[in-house]
Amino acid sequence: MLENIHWIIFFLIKKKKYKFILYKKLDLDFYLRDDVIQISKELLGKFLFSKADGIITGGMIVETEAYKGINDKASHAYKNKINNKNRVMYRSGGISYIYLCYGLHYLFNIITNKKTIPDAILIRAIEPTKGLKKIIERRMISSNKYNLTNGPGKLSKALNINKTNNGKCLINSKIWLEDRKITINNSMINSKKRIGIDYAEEYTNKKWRFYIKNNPWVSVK
DNA sequence: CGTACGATCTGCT
DNA sequence: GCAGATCGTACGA
Repeated sequence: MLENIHWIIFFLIKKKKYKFILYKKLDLDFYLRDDVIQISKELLGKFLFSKADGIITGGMIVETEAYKGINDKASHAYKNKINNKNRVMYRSGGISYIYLCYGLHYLFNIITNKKTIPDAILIRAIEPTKGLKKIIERRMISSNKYNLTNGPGKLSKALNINKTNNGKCLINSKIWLEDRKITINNSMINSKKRIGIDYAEEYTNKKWRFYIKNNPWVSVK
């Protein structure tokens, strides 16, 4: 077990007792599977981190959206379209896909499935747990803490995610995911239509947006 | 080359 | 509830 370099060991001192906790970085097998809907649900409760400016920021994923293959009219890869922007979608799973939206916001996606199959998962909201001070500084707001990372553009700004991270491996780069043994079962998940894709015809109403019920950090209830 | 528009967010009415 | 911000890409003349 210890030969697995993805195990990170933390000791916490609390009430004069040592707690021993294992955090496991998500490995390639997690991302390479052929079911982007299932993976989108499993990402709820996982942790997303980025290291920028020498500081780690991140938190628990509470909302995701699945974009499935070449038939999904909401996907950038619809009709097998390929261009400089969406090219990384066709690469092997376990990498980031980050693009500029509305000329202003970087949106962070996780590519899944095998090479040539463009499945992607948009991370729409996290509950921040790490680097909160830095997150507040980057977001420049102090009013409502629930506005810090409750939207795909907001969380990218909070975690300093931008196009320099596009196409990077999620195993050994400056953005990664961890399993911290929080279980989100199906009864705790809401499935709703995706946001901002009213042009997608019969795919508009697919319930491919997933979020943790009653979590205040979700972007749209 | 010009124009349209988007997987969004913010501030103002 | 709505307009404005802002820029890379697509598409048509």
